[in-house]
Parts: sequence; structure tokens; C-alpha cells
Amino acid sequence: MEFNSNKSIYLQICDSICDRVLAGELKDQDRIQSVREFGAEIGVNPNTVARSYEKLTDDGIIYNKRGIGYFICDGAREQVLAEQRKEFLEVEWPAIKRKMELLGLSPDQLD
Amino acid sequence: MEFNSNKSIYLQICDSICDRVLAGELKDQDRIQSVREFGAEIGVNPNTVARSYEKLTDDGIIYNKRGIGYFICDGAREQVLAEQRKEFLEVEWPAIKRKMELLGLSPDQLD
Amino acid sequence: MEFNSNKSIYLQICDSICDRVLAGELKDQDRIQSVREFGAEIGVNPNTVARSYEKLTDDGIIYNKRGIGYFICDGAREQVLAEQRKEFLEVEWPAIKRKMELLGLSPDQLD
Amino acid sequence: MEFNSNKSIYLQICDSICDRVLAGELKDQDRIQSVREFGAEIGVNPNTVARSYEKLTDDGIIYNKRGIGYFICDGAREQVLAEQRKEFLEVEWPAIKRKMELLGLSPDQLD
DNA sequence: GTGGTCTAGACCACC
DNA sequence: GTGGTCTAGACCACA
Repeated sequence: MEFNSNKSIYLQICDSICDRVLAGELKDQDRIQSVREFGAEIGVNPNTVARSYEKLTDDGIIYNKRGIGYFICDGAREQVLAEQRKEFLEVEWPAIKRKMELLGLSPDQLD
Repeated sequence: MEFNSNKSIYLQICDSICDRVLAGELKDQDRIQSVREFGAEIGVNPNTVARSYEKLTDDGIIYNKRGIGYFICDGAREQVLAEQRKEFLEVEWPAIKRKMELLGLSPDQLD
Repeated sequence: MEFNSNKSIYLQICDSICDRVLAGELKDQDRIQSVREFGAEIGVNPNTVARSYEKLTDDGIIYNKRGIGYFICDGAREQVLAEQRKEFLEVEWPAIKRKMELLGLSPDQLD
Repeated sequence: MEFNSNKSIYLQICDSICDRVLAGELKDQDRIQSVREFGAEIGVNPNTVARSYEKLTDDGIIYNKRGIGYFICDGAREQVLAEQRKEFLEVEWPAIKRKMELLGLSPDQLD
């Protein structure tokens, strides 16, 4: 995990958790590490991890049991999948295609 | 010119100039607008435009003639092209491929 | 800190930091003052200090930890040394030699 | 003559004329080109050349015969020599020595 | 006219 | 608290 990129740390943490959900590493009702544990593990301020968990909670990916910890919501994988697909197809892919055209690259050459 | 709020204005100005170079609108030795002109035209502070020009100068896309203005470097188009291709192929495309895999999308479906 | 009026302040700040790195005062991973602290200390606008830090970052002398501050890069001393030696040997020294010739001075007389 | 350096053009012109005086190319009472001729030759605005001539006149290196042109002063070479030697010995050389020390270079290695 | 630099002050995201 | 960005306005050297 690289934190010197131009993306904010808390968003990178969100991404990494979403990726693990998508990959099936984290399943419904799995508990994720506490903000303190996770922060210590990756060398990040617990406040920052907390902010990530807050965002994921807002997005309905994880939920909090008070005093116990954070857990993956039921159907989280499907939700992440749907959300990211929509984002990808409607926003990212068109931009990528436009850029590849400008650069004179075709998708065929790349795969 | 419309500004996307999640990217800094000065970088968007750089991008727009690079795009115009790529598209062939700006050719070697063409003069670009003064920081004041351009700033007034797009409703941005001249200092912000100056910051863009400074970056483009560092990148070897434009150069300054003292007291006269900024001009497109010889070979700017090739350089922008090479730079952006490298960036795309080495950084962006791998990330895109990874993401598409995670999302269960294949390039074939998209074109 | 005293500023020489025929060189811009932000470059003099860069120089002073490089000098401190060369002298071993600032070592790898040392944190340098925040732009506000340093600005207040030397009586300069924080923006000006920020500009210096930005340049040093581009030069790979320091790096930024988001929300924390600026730190000396590993190997910064060696890099500054190599860079300045190269500049001196390839650009400055030949000019000095030429000038001494024109002035009829020889290095032997001077040391 | 390269004008993209960080030194102002009019000062570079002064330097080049002083160098030619030092080298003996320009002798007492030689006429130098008109601002227009010289400007056209080196691709510089005549105003800029005029500014150089003005400075050299102030410095007593050249003088103006109204309607005729600019000429090298008697004893110009000696004067330039004395002036530059003083500047070099008192200001530049000490700075150079200091820098070489910092960079771990000795004059002996360089000649 | 051109750009280069600096200041002051503001707002923001982030840690 | 940190830096990042932007604005407004100023002064300067230079062409």
C-alpha cells in the first residue's frame, strides 16, 4: 500500500477494502479490523482509518455494531459490483476510449 | 472552458494546452496567449495561468522568450504523445485491466 | 537568514536547505519546518516557502507526507552533491577558467 | 549567442562586448555596430541593444558621437581588466572556493 | 507590452 | 495541525 500517491489515504483505504470484497476475500458478515489495529498495521493514523470506515458505512458496504466492530453488509459484493460497473461504463470507459483515440492506441493492441 | 472541480485549475489548463498540441492546433514555435490574456479569457487569475505555463516549461512543452511571451517547443507534439503513451501503457492501462477483471467486464463487450 | 536581492527569495530558501543537507545538518527522513513555521521564522510569506518546498519536491530532495509535513528524502545528500558537482564541473568551471584566462589570472596565484 | 539563459539579454550583450575588448578584438577608437545593425544581426530588439550601449557608456567603456555611432574609449581594455579583476578576486573567487570546498573538489584536480 | 516574484488573505481537503 | 490552491493586487526587470 503506497500512500505517496496523489489520492487521499482514506480513499485508498476504501478502495482496498472494496477490492477485497470484490475479490471475495471479505464476505458477508465478516468482521474487519478495528481502526486501531488496521491503522497500526498499515502505518496510518486511526482517525484516517475511521474516516474510511465512515464513508464505507455511508455507502452501505459495512456496518457498525457498537462496541464490537465493523462488519461487511449482506450483499456488499453485489452492491459494490453494480455501483462500480455503472461508474465504469458511464464515466470512466468513455474517457479512456477518448484518450486512447487521441494517443493513437487501439484496445486490440493492448490485450 | 469548463473546469472540473476535482482537479486543480492550473493542471486542467496544462491539460487543455497539451490537448491542443496533440490535436495539432498548436504547432512548433506558435505563440500562446499571454498569462493576462488567457486568464481574462477563461476567467482565471493570471497567476494561476502563470503557474500552468511554469509547469509546461519545466516539462519542455513550451519555452519563454523574455519580454515577448511563451512559445511551443520544437517537437512538443511528439514529446507529449510519447509521455502520455508511456504513462497510459505503464500505469493507467494495467489499473484499468485489473479493475475490469474485478468487475467481470471484458474489453470485447465494450467496443 | 539574510536575503540577497539579486536572487529570488524562494530560490535562496532552496539553496539554504540544500546547504543544510550538504552540511549534514538535515539527514534522511528528518522533518523540516512547516511552511507556516519557517515563513514566520524568516519573515517570509508561507506561500513563498511553499513554492520552495514544491521545487525541492520536484528535485527529489524532500517529500511530503499528507497532512504531516515535509521530510528529507533518502539519499538526498548524495543527490544534491552529485547534481551540484555536475553543474559546477560542466557549466561553472569552464566559464570560470575562460574568464580567468581573459583576465590573465592563473589558478596558481590564487590558492 | 544564446538568449534563453537566466541572464538578461542586455547584460549578455554587455558581457560579449567586454569580452571582445579584453580579447583585443575591439581596440581604442574602434567603431562598434549601430544598435539597429547589431540588433538585426543577433535577432534582438534595437531597444535592448541601446540599453546595453547605455550601460557601457555609463561604465566608460564606449562613448557616443552624436549622429555617427559608438566608439571604444581610450584605455577601455585596461579599465575592463582592472574592474573585472577586482570583482573576480574580491567577490567571485571566494565564493567559488567556498563552494568547491562544500562539494569536496580541489582546484588542483581541475586544471 | 511581457513574465517573475512576493504578499496577504482566503478556503479546502486531509491527518 | 498540515499542505494545496486560488484570488487580488502590487512591484519589478525586461523587450
